[in-house]
Amino acid sequence: MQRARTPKQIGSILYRQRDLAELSQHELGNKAGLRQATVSKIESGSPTTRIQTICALLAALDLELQIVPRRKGSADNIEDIF
Amino acid sequence: MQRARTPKQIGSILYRQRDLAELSQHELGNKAGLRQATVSKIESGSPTTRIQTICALLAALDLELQIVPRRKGSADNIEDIF
DNA sequence: TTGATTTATACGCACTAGAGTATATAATTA
DNA sequence: TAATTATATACTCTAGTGCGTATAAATCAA
Repeated sequence: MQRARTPKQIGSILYRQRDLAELSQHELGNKAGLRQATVSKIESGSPTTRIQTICALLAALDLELQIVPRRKGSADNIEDIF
Repeated sequence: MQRARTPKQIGSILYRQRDLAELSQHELGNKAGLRQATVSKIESGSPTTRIQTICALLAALDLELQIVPRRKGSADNIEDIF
């Protein structure tokens, strides 16, 4: 339930949450103080995105992080299983 | 319980977890493929750290992220309350 | 069809991560 | 005390951010 281990997974969750909030990338960018282009890149999973930028997006979506023990049985990517 | 909204909070949690795992910054760095100097900077809350680097540390500590709704009543920093 | 909205992508710019390498200081232990 | 270990900090270098600005393609509405 909204767990993430990789930048790609974080991007997917942010995309889903933005969609639920019915915001465009531009609108979300405004709330977070970021360009639309930046939001786009983050949602696609750019691994070099800065943590502060992720935090800004989370705040704009009224979300926060929780750091929890890894759950066994869920691989990072389906490819990693084989 | 291990919630974070800022790079500083993330750094504190990572420090605490490393301590629990009884690893030195150097040992953790080895597991995560990072320099000891890098671990030090992240634990101190550098806001420009890359998300992939945070993910590498979390993996080395057997942790993962969860993205959850913001809990009301908890400010980002104690300073923000006053 | 024309116009508006949304998203992906691009360029130049200033800035900084993290590697590699190294050191100084502090804390721990023999 | 001397030796070891742990952490913070520094330098050069390459790579990539996010801004400002802009555009192309796709979708949708009038």
